[in-house]
Amino acid sequence: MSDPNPTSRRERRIQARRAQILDAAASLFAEKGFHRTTTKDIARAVDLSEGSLYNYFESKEELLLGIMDNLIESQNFNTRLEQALPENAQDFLYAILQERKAFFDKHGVMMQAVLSEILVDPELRRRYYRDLVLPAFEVMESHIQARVERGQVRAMDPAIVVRILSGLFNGLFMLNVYEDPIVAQRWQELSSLLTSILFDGVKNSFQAGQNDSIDRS
Amino acid sequence: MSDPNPTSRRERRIQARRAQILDAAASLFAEKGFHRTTTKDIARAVDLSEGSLYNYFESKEELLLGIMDNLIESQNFNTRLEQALPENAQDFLYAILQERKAFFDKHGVMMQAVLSEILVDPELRRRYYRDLVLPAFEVMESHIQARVERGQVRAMDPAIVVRILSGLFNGLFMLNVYEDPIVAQRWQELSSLLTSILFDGVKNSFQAGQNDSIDRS
Amino acid sequence: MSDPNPTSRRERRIQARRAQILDAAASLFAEKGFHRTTTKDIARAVDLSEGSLYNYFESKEELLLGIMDNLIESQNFNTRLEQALPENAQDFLYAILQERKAFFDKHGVMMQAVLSEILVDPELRRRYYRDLVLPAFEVMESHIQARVERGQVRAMDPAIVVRILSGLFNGLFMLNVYEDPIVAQRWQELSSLLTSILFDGVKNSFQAGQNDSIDRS
Amino acid sequence: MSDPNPTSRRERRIQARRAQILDAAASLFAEKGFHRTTTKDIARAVDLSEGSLYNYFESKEELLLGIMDNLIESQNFNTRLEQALPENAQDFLYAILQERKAFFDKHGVMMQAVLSEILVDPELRRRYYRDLVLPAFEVMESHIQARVERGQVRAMDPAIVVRILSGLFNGLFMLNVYEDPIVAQRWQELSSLLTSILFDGVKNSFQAGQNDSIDRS
DNA sequence: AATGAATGAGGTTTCATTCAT
DNA sequence: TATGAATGAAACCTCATTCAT
Repeated sequence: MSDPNPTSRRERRIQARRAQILDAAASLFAEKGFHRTTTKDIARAVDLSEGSLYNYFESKEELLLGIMDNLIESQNFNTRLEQALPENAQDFLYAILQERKAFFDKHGVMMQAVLSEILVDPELRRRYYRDLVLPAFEVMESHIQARVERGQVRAMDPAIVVRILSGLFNGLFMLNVYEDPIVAQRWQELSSLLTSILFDGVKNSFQAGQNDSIDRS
Repeated sequence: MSDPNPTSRRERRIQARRAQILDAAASLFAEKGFHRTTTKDIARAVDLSEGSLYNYFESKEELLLGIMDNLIESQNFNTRLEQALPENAQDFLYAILQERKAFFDKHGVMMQAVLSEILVDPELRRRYYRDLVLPAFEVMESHIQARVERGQVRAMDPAIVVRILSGLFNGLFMLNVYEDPIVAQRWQELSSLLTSILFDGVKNSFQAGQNDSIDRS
Repeated sequence: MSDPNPTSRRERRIQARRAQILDAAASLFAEKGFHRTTTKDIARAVDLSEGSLYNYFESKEELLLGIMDNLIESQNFNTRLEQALPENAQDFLYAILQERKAFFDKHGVMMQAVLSEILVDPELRRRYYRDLVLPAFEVMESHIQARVERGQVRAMDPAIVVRILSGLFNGLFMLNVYEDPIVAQRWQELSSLLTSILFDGVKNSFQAGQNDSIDRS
Repeated sequence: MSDPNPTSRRERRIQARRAQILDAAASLFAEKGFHRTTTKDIARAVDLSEGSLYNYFESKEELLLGIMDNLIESQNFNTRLEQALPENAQDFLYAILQERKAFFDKHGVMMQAVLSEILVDPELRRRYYRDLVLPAFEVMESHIQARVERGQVRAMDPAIVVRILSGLFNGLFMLNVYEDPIVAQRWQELSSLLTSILFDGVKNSFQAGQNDSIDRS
């Protein structure tokens, strides 16, 4: 009775510990950076001995990879969620922006921890790009392509649009990290204006005489 | 006699060495990260002994600060240059995008080195935000404000527009770091499309029935 | 009823496990050395958990002692066997050499494991010398003494002869460990020549004029 | 004046330190074994900080290799010396045995340190066999071959004789390590008897009736 | 200014052993 | 008896920094 399925229970306990360790590590990495965080710090944070950490992870490096895997999974999860967003393109973008902000708030710590190393570790970067960035691009591209085909937005190269949007999200995340007050406190306004700009442009419709632009077509 | 202004000559030689060390350090930091780069690495790269480095910098940390100062200066320099860009708003944006790409290519190494630490060092981050990000925002804001006032673009909160643009630039830099082929090879197309989107929007002008959007104004 | 002699059966099972563990440990120690072999390695080799090992041995060190005890016992066993060897002295030596090679092949792994530590652990070394080397010397000495008395070999200090023979056996074991091809593949030739040299010497009987040797008698 | 050849003086100081460290390491390795000797032990023995050791050696492992190299060099040196030994074969052997004992007394510590690991480290073993054992065999073989050709000893396969002699030396070293009193205190007697046995055999010349030996020729 | 050996604090990792289950 | 997670001591090694030359 006290032991209905011991293996799976044990397995579950182990997975829980792993998750707990990864969370603690991500927080510390985000706070102080991967290199300034010692295995002792992590051990203390999860109330384990340093040696015991190595029953769960083979190396400190693997903690970072584990965090990255979590990030990839969270991202995939969110991608699936997005299927349920509004059909109307403008509403969709607005919703995505809300979702992004929520994602930052929930997983920003992991992103900080990982991005910091991504910037200076070519191997890790390739992996991140291949396993997280590119897959997201593909989903986004076909989504945009579909909207183009349905005439919801004008004809544009989806590959490029995706880079623009992804760039936006990434960059806004950085501002979020800086704790820029506008990004932190006026996200909804920002979302509205951004949505409006992307759909309608910034052109002042009441003014003529913008025709002196150099033709780059 | 052979030495009309010894102090200044000596001073100049020292400054040149400092610059050389900072460049080497930035490259190494970008390649392997601040923490994985040893003072020995840096010494070797500039053909100095480890000990001699400390005649030019008080600590390794100070190298990072020095790189950041260089970055701030480069950015101020570029900001001044931008005064000379086209009056036409659309052309201006396009030109800025070209300039950004050039900036990445020239100073990307320093940005990588610094951003990586920015992400995980609150003190450094505050400093970066205060000395580089915010000043740039202010210049941009007044610029945008001016364009709004002249009716070149429609009325928008310049503070928010600035975040959007800055986000874009930052995010595109990240994609540049990932060596995303589209960002790397089709920057001009990207610039054109982005300019066009920001000015005219993505709305498909030939289609009606996009009016079912939720009103968020 | 189904258990006529429970203690002894259990006892036997335990002894079997102990033996199995010692064998596995000896193999691993010989392969990688005592210190490079972990208790986990041993546990895996005998399909037990690390903790369970300690139901059979109090410490890793004790495994080494156990192996040494096995070695001592094997050696005693072989010493007893040797009683049955040919009476003819030359044949006896030849037979001993064959037996030695067989011993190396069977127990070489244990010898390697133990000798490696013997060389650098004074305590262990004393024990090995006292419990294995010296007893063997004593048996050999009286054996040689007997042959001398029976006039089968010329008068020599048996104590010294024993060192010479023992040295030979030990040293040939080392060459065996090195996998020297001659020792590995031409043992019988080696035995024959060695027997012949020890009995008849290397002196070239057909040549005179070797009498200029310094007299050391 | 105080600096006639700085580089070479520095170089010499470094080499002296390296040698000093190797000596200390060899002693400790022989006393307690490679693995039980810590880098801290070695540092203490040479009055250096642990970190400074690594200015002279890249790893602890390299210390062992360094000791082995010293051993190889000493052996080569001794091999060259042996050219000067007596022409008379019996005297030659006797002299070699004296030299061997001196070698044990001088380099025994290094041999213990190295042999212990040799026994349980296949890679190291191969290297030792290739760089020290085999070269010595070759010199010995041609030496013996020459004596055979000059008729100083009877016709024998030099390769096998070399194994026998080398085995003897190796094995006597082991007994030396055991501090066997006979080997330690009566080496000259042992040398004499051994020389006599090898040249004249142990056969009791005054006795007939040893012809019942099995023929193995 | 330049050197580079010396330092020592501290980092990651290993591993024999224990003990609650 | 069997298990294997937990431990903690200690090992090897790195590296920013100092300082005598």
